[in-house]
Amino acid sequence: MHAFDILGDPVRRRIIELLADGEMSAGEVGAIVQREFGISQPGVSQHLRVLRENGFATVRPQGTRRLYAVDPTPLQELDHWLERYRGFWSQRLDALGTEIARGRIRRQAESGEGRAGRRPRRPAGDAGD
Amino acid sequence: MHAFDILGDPVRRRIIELLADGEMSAGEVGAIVQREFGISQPGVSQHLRVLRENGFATVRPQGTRRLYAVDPTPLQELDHWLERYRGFWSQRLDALGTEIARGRIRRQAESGEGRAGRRPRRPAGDAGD
DNA sequence: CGCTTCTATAACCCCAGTCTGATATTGTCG
DNA sequence: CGACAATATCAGACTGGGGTTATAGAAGCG
Repeated sequence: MHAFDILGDPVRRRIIELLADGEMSAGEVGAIVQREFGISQPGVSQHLRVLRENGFATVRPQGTRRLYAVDPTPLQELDHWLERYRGFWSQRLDALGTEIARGRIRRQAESGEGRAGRRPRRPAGDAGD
Repeated sequence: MHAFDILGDPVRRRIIELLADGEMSAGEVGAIVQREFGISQPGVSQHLRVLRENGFATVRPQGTRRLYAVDPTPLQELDHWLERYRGFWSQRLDALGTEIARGRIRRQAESGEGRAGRRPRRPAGDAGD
């Protein structure tokens, strides 16, 4: 399963969000998620398993509990994939800002490329994924 | 379908990557994707439809062709979702760098308190999604 | 006008992924 | 030890997303 697939599920996204605030036991996560999504305990447990097995979460046993925490590694990969597209909206925003500021706020060294859209096409054959 | 679901499919990710280099006709995209993934023309067309209908791509007819281009809006949303987690890896890298610089990578207690990603837990109930 | 090219839609099939109830596993406590 | 609590796993049912073939629709061309 690809990292984007993992985050495709709303329950898993919610779990990640919960863990973002700090460690939580499976039970605590379960209580919230079961209430919010109306799914069973095994359902939650399975989602936790997916997150575990795909590196989105780490577990630490504490007595009979399992404390889950976010592992940011795969999130970082997604962030890296998105990096390529960041120029698209920042360009647009820059352009907008320039319009508004009327010639002030000169973005230095804007890597002189053309505006959003329309860019030189690269010779095909660079997978990158 | 959630934005993350859209990117969960490798064909769609590839299409987005292709369009990142500039406008391309459905046929051009199709030729590459069909070769790389071994799927049919309608298969590609359906993926283009999904991208279209979910705001990842825009179309512009030109004669009998349809020129597709990236629309970064939903990508920006994903980027925004990830923002919340950006602190995680920058923290870790900072910490790691510091440890190394001091020349003493101290193994943190596995079961103890004070792990890297630790943050104060917020009172539950902020969906944000 | 017919013929060809380019692209999209329709109708259908199939399987990966997610749900559920039942049960196993592991740890704590009296 | 036995009961209880917390969590995971199993086995099966169900669903929808993605694939395919066949076909439709629109634009260019001789």
